[in-house]
Amino acid sequence: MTAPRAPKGTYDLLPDEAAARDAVVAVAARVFAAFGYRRVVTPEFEETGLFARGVGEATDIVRKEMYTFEDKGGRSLTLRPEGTAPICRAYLEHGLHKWPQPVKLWYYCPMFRYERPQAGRYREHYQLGAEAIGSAESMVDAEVILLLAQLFAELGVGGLRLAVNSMGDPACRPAYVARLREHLRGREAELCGDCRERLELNPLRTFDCKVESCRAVLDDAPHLVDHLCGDCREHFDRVLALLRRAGLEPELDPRLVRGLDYYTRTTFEFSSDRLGAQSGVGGGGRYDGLIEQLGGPSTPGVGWGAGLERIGLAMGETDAAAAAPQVYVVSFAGDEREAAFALAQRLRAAGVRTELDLAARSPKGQLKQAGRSGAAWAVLLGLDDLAAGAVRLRRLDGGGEEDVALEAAVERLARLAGEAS
RNA sequence: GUGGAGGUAGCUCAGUCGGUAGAGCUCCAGGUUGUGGCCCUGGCGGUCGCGGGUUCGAAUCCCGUCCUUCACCCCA
Repeated sequence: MTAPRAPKGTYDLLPDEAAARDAVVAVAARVFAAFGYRRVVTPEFEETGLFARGVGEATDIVRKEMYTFEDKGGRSLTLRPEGTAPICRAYLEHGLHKWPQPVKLWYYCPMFRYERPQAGRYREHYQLGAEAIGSAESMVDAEVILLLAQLFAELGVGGLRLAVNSMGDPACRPAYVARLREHLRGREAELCGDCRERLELNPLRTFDCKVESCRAVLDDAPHLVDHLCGDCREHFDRVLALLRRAGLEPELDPRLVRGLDYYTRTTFEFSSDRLGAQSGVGGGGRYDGLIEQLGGPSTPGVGWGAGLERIGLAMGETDAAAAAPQVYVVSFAGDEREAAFALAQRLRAAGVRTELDLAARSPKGQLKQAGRSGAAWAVLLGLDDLAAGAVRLRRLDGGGEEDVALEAAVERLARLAGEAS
């Protein structure tokens, strides 16, 4: 079997599926606009160092999931594995700190991660995302979360729950991490091998572990939310209050430690019970240290990403009906085919959705296609009983015919099609 | 990287105890010396994922391999 296939973890969207995708993105564009977010487009690949520095050397993404390659000039480049670092890079590169803050942006683009595919997980997947950069106000955290909630509501994404947590900031996290590490060291014998590594690299990640014995240790572990500094505590409480006031019911989840190193303070994740094991449909958080980490001035930011494939799964399949042609041009005589072709072009130029046979079908075959295409009208050329220079318009949905001069057909059909729509 | 399940026509699948491959849908044509969706008939379409082994004979049994899929890790 040498026939080429789509690479592992990638997929094609055939027209019906692409139309469904377009419909989702169109809803998103409208919701983003309502919240004052404007779309940005960044490159599909970046310098590898952007992700290594921005996302964190210790993360799975950087350690084992990046599509990294060297170009012919010897540069190390990486296909974008996540959306936030590139946008922060663009914010810095173009001096967006001079715009009114916060700068509110959204994106829709593919992400690339080398992982084993499974339900709702791909090596190339599409994300919709929002970033609000330049304000540390708790209201911004609440706004981006409410934006995502409204998007899900308008799309009909169901079975949702919202988990939130706070990761603290440089004032309180180091002390907490030390405390956690101490707790884990005390019971290291009960931890799995992975967690013993995490203990050294990043103890917070042990909260992700599902191994029974580790969970027992972590159930007794101190939680970061209980050890936040005053500023972080106040920020978190305000975010929660704003969300509740807006009608959301955020569930505190001390275990919600997302796998990207740049998060500070608020983290959140929407999950849906309509998905498989990969139940997260959208999530994000605040990243007040990221831009500084990239070499810029200290600049706060908050945002999220949401997977289009998972949104599709959680919405249920919605079949987007193709826009049927309004007119189908049929030629009954072989020497009328060019006239039919010309007529179709004139109809299209007049804004009428028009199809005609491009496969040399018999007249019967053409009518069959016309019927199946969903067109409301067929234009018949080349019938023996037609007057010279005339064509016949036939209603396909109820019957009924009228003959008109070829020259008048475009105007007549444009009018009929306009009435029908 | 690890584990489970599965690869037969473009799609969805059947194929008995090993005997040399079928159905439905789609597509095309005819039924209707030129008027459609339904219906009827016919046609197109398969190295049974690939390689090796057992056998007189393999889609079927064995081994390997690739791919798909679900799950772990982690994320969208």
